[in-house]
Amino acid sequence: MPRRTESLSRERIVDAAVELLDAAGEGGLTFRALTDRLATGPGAIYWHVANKGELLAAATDAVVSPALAADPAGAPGDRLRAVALALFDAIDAHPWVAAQLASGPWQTTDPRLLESVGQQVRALGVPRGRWFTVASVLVQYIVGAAAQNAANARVVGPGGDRAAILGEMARGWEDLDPDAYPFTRAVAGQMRAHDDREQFLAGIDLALAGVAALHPPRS
Amino acid sequence: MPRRTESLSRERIVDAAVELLDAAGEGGLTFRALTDRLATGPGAIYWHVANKGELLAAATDAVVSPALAADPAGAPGDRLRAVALALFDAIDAHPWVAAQLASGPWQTTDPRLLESVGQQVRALGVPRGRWFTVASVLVQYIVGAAAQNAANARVVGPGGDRAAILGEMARGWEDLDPDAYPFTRAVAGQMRAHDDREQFLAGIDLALAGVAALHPPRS
DNA sequence: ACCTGAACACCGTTCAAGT
DNA sequence: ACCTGAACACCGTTCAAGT
Repeated sequence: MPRRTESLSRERIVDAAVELLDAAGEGGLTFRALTDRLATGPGAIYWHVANKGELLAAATDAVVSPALAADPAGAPGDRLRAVALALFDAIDAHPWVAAQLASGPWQTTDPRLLESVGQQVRALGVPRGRWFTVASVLVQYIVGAAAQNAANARVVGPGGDRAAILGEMARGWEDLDPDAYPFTRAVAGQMRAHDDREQFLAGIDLALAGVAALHPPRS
Repeated sequence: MPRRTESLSRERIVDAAVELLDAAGEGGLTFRALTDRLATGPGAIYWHVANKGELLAAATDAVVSPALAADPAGAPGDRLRAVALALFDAIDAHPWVAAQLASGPWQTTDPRLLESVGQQVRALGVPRGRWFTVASVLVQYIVGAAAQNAANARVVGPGGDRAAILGEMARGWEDLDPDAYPFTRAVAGQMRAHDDREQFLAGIDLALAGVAALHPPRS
């Protein structure tokens, strides 16, 4: 059935890798699965790709690049939110990307995310001497929060009942020792009802409020 | 030489796992390496531990728990900084922990970090209805930023010349296309001189400023 | 230049057998 | 109850050989 029509290429290999990762997660990317799907031997793949690490990096880039390509318009704050949400949604659709982004250094891919975020930081009136720090903090929050959200989504699973699992977790929190975990118990109900995307945006808003407070725009 | 004196136990296995991970990173934890060091067979280890995933989780917990055990005194902001720094330093000393924390959901271990952070959020005067959101955002930043920092540290490596590698990366940024990467180029010098720990703290301060701005404490 | 496929070293895990 | 160690299925990677 999987008869080869086009000749092999790095692009076809990377596309197949993304499909395997989407279908079965990190563990789904295997040279055997890849050779099956592409109807070749492992040597053919190694001709186009140095090793599995490079293939994973290329697959990550194939998902992240389009998400960062769009350059939204609007006020700096809104553009920052749009960039962040684009990455959030890309990771949500391809949860395996999270581990790559979070545990490879974000400089690895290339500095596109830093550039996008940084341009908004500049537009927000942050003083020049603080550009790198503020932009880095925002990038780290965006990548880190999106990654941890993907991890939660993986627990629920593709066909899982989100409400049921949140409820189960909330019940676990409510059963904790009241002396050791008063806050967690008090907050279990809010966690049951929370929305991942909204909370991610709340984090961006919190950071933006911090930027405005520390660096009030002179008007 | 590695003669067994004590009998095997889950604790001894977890300790050995932490040592292997510290010595050689994620790839260093192997059942063969473990059996060598403990002078047993794999079956003995499986008697005490369900599988490799559980062992990794237990090793992570063994590192994270002590870091969260100390309950620092002081003003809410200072206590929050202390909790965050304790986790940062633990991850810095055991970089493999980062991948575990960032890509396993933080609820997995248990809600100790949320509890610590949350108690400070409450003390800061955040209104009750926003407790979960604000505390979650802070936890996600702390874990995410610490994890990405560990990834950077892994690039430098244990004996690596940090200044040299930062300089190399900065030079790469300075060579980027001026039209596509104006911000990144402008910021290369700041990145060359930056301090990971300081920048992490700057992120906490930014978040705290955001909390204060969105939820001004009534005095 | 590009591909084939057998082979290698290594991995997590199982399990009948011992004590 | 706790441990042994051979065995199994699977993995990433290599490489002589083909076209």
